[in-house]
Amino acid sequence: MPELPEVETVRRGLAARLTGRRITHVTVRRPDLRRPLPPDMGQVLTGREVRDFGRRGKYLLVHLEGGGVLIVHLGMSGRLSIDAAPGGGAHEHVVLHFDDGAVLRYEDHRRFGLMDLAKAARLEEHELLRSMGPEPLAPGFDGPALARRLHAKDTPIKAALLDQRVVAGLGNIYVCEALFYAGLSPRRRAGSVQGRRAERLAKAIRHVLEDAIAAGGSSLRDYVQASGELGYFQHRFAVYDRADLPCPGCDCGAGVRRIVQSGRSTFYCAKRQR
DNA sequence: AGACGTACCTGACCGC
DNA sequence: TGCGGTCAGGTACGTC
Repeated sequence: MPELPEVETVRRGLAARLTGRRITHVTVRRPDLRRPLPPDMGQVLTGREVRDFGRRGKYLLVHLEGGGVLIVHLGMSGRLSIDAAPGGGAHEHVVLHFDDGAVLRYEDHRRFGLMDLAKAARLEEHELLRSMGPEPLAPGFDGPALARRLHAKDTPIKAALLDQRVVAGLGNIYVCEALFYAGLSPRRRAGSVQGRRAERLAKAIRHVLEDAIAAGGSSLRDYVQASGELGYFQHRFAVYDRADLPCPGCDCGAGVRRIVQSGRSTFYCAKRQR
């Protein structure tokens, strides 16, 4: 599920419901996610008040009283839901209970997600975060900043944008979408995206992310209430998962093309993306 | 140093 | 109905 917009949607939902709440009990049903949960996680979290929910790329950052931070990554299939009935079955791996009765459930059937603990004062130096590229929605992210990151890169622009060291938070879907709106072929050499092309791409990245967050935001209430749904598939994609269908305003007839790059599906319009 | 393929894990879906 | 193959929103590792 989770690329930057989904994590941001989750962050907002959790912040609205759980900021200032105290964790009273932690249940770990399966500690073996992508890497083992910190053995002392339950002990560290129990009794702590949640001060704030942050995000870095696709990582959710739960800031705790006392300067501790719980880092959460949802992997491919991780979900967080509040106050939902237990529905994850064998895939509900961690449950946090709060002092007002709220229950936060983490489920992840593929177990590609992870959790770790860090200190707020040294968060940027944490191994999971220290190599990450710029936040695409932060003020400093623009054409020149992106161009510098892509400079001299020999790899296709599709692969470069999936690299979290280049830009934080993009995944397969939003890379496809951003390249479409920028009019750039996913096969283009990353290093050739400079100047006005980089400007267009930076704008397109911001546009697709903001748009998706707005769409996620519209389903935020549902998410918080019960269902755990993110409204993810309610989002209308221009090219992603639309092989052989027309892209918006497409007049080329051939429709959206699906290719495979570094083992992953890429969707694009060969006429409008160069 | 950096790029690629592959592995991790489970479920959904499709064709036979 | 059951089986095998393929695919899935992410990342890390080994290998060249």
